[in-house]
Amino acid sequence: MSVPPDDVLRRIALFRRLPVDARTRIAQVARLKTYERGDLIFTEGDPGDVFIAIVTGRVKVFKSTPAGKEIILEIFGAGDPLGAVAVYEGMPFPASAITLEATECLRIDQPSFFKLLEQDPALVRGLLSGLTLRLAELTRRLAELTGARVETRFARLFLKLCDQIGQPARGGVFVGMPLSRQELADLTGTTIETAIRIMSRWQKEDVLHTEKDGFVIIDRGALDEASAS
Amino acid sequence: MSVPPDDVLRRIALFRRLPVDARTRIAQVARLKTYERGDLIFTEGDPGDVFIAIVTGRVKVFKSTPAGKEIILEIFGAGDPLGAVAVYEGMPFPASAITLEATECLRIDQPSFFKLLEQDPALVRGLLSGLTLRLAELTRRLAELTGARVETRFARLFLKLCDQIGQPARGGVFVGMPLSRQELADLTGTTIETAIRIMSRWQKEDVLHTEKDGFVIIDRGALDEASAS
DNA sequence: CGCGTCGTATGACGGCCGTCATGGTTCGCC
DNA sequence: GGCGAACCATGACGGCCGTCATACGACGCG
Repeated sequence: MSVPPDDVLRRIALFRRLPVDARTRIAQVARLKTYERGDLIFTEGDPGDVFIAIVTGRVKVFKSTPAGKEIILEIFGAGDPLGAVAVYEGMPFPASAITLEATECLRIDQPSFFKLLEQDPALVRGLLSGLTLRLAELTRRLAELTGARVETRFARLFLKLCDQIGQPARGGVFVGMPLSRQELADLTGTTIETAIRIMSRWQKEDVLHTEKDGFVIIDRGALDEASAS
Repeated sequence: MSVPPDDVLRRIALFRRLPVDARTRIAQVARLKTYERGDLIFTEGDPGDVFIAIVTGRVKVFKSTPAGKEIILEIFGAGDPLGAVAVYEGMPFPASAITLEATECLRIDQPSFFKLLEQDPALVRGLLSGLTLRLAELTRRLAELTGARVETRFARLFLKLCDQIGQPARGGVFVGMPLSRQELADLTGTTIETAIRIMSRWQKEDVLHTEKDGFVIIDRGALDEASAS
């Protein structure tokens, strides 16, 4: 744990637009913490008594289903807030968070966070719109997950990744997000075998190639078609 | 449309704890609107430029899947806020809302709502915790919907209803919420035929009886068992 | 090298459930 | 009563996909 300099705070989307003196107040109560790949940041049911934001790295937020499987709710990256959902009302976290790679997080304990909120209405507005966006996103995922074939869900997942972080390279569009077959399955709410089957077929049909550091989408048209049906 | 008296405002959970003068400020900008059963209150994609709360009646919030089916996100009753998700950032509504019965709603347009928020920090806190709760609920539903058998989802749905609004009567626990087979299907993300099949079987096996004004849960143990597997 | 672990891959089998088709019942309305 | 519109009900069929079993390559480790 260490005290964050101002340029680190400016990397958090929520804090970026605040005036400088507000960020210095934040710096006084925030602490940096580093995690290795695979570290648990918090677990479903933990008391939500801390606000967390990602400075560098990638974090997977997931929830266990009653049947014991796990489903990935979202994958967050640098600048995203993490504990905003629960820090209010001291609610327990509704899901767990685990790092996908070495990650640096900024942490503010609940009392300090509340004080900051009182001092800065812009922070509250930022939180509100963040929650709103996340709610809309979850709503969308809920509608997508139900009643569609697994292949359709896979196509939509990759189309979303393609549009969000894809960049032209290697004879197609490169998505620099390495995900295991298991993680793909958890993102789409299916089993690892089905995930492997679909990815193998797409590999053969030159729709999508798996590489060490991500995926290359070669035939976007095929994905568009699969996402429609 | 008419101006709401104070006792109506007190029926909205968000406003109940506010001081009287805050509610009189609200009364000056709020308007009452009545709907018949089956009226659309807003539609997915509409500009979210209004805050709505339910005074009396019941409202179904649903979203259409890409395949054209619809899935029910939640059923709201008296006291619940409706447009809170979207009124921030003027985002379009992520879902649609339709009345299940004759319903009375309170409406506040966006500029007035923002003014109220500025004047009353307690309102902002209330909104934040409301959003947080809804987010947790959606997260839970997402985990429940994926990878579980339909019968399991049905069991969990009725157990939830039973605990929330059930009351001992008619030889079991009575849930006073009439829902069509189609609506049950939309709540669990399945088709109307499967919904009918499950309900028919439970009717025969004396697990659950459908009545004109709701359901009577007779064998709760059977539901517990079905919800586990 | 031998071994265990992890991720990937492939096949067989079976059941849940989505789809289609048909028909009954209730209710409002002319 | 006649009619149409919802809603509820039931059966047949088929395919997706979850489950189980097996196998293979990569990698770390003693």
